[in-house]
Amino acid sequence: MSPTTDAAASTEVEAAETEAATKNLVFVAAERLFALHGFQNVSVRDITAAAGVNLASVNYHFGSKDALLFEIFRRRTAELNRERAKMLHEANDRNTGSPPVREILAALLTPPLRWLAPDHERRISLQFLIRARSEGTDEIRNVLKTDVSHLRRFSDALLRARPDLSPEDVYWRLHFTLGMLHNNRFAEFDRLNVLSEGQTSESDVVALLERMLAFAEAGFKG
Amino acid sequence: MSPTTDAAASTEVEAAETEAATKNLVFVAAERLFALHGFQNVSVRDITAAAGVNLASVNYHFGSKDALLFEIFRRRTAELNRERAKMLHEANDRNTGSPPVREILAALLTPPLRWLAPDHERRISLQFLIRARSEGTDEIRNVLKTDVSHLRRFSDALLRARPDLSPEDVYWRLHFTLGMLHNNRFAEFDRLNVLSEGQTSESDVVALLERMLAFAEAGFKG
DNA sequence: AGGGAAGTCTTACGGCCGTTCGAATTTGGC
DNA sequence: GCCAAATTCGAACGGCCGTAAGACTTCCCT
Repeated sequence: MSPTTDAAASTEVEAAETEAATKNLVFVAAERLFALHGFQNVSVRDITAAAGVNLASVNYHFGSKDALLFEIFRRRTAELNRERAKMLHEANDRNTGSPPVREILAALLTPPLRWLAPDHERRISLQFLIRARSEGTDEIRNVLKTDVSHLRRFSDALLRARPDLSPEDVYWRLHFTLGMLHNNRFAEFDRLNVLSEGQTSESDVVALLERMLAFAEAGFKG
Repeated sequence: MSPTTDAAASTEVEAAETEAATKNLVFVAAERLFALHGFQNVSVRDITAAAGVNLASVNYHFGSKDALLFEIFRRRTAELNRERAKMLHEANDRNTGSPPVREILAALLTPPLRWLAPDHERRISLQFLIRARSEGTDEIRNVLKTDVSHLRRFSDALLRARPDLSPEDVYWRLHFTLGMLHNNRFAEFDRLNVLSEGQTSESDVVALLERMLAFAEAGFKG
């Protein structure tokens, strides 16, 4: 890398990415292993061996195995929420008044579905997030339960798009929609690949997004 | 218990229930602990302590901790599938030709939602099944992936009800519907209880079933 | 009453786990 | 080139885990 490239990168990339290489090696290896095998089934020794670093690195750089899991969860959640919020914001700008239901749901579902593309940089991150959501620590589950500010933006938008619905209606239908999304575990990724023989995998994800959007939008229409 | 009661019970209840009391104590305690805390977070010592039996009981009666998990999974899955199949059968009898989509989906969703009722005998079993589905052993996941004969009955019925849809359409919409169902984890049970203040919990589950049915049916209408 | 099978109990083995400590090494400012 | 701070390293500690072996008890059938 040339010095100019380094300089440009260091201004764009967040601080965490420019820290000690070891910390990042641990972060990336842990994310992958947690996503593939689950938190409880991956030991600190597995992580440090995969990362090619010393056993003590996890505790030195992150404090504990639990704290490592939480930091990965926090960063990836923030990234995903940022993309969703951006799409929702763009939908607001595109429409006078309130965006239609479909565009709100698209802002919610498109970012994670994009991450799901087989060659996407964040594919493993989404698998990690889905796993962490159900298998994570109590701390993670508490964050998911208490910090609903992000989802509120979407439920509020949906309420504006469908003022005839009660808040309870919107809440449950949003919950159902997220259930459709979060159920996309490994078995389904495989199924996705099986169904895709012959097609480009890219278009498969697009087709899946279209299916989900159509199903959820119809669910909201009722 | 009177002898007559015992005799009557022993003819109705399946053999497993009349076996050594210890085996059942282990089975029930393990199911509860697995459902509440997850497979990896519950030790054999936790189970035997909760059941009030000896440590060696798990390995004596079930062979191993993994085998115990699998046996619970197998029995509860069979029970749930039996109820679903029965409802689907009744729907077939009720209608000449093919039952409408809503009745097919009702046969799929009503049994687990019934189990979800706060005072239902199988409430903890459903929580166990939902957990085992995502956190279980490789063996369990293989069963879920390979043994699709049960779900085939429903996809076939849906195809008959909606011959205009392609098998892929039916498969994905069925998958989405199950995602809605399987996403009903603990956080949502709590949410269910919070929303229910003042009402009977019984009617809450009925209301949730109605919401899910309406959403899924609309998704299939599209 | 006796004897064999079935079940229960105590105890402990081997192993992997997360974490820690002190020494060795590298890094960065002067 | 030097010193202090930051990082890496090897090694080990205490602990909990699943499982097994063997002695002991209970039950049932003849």
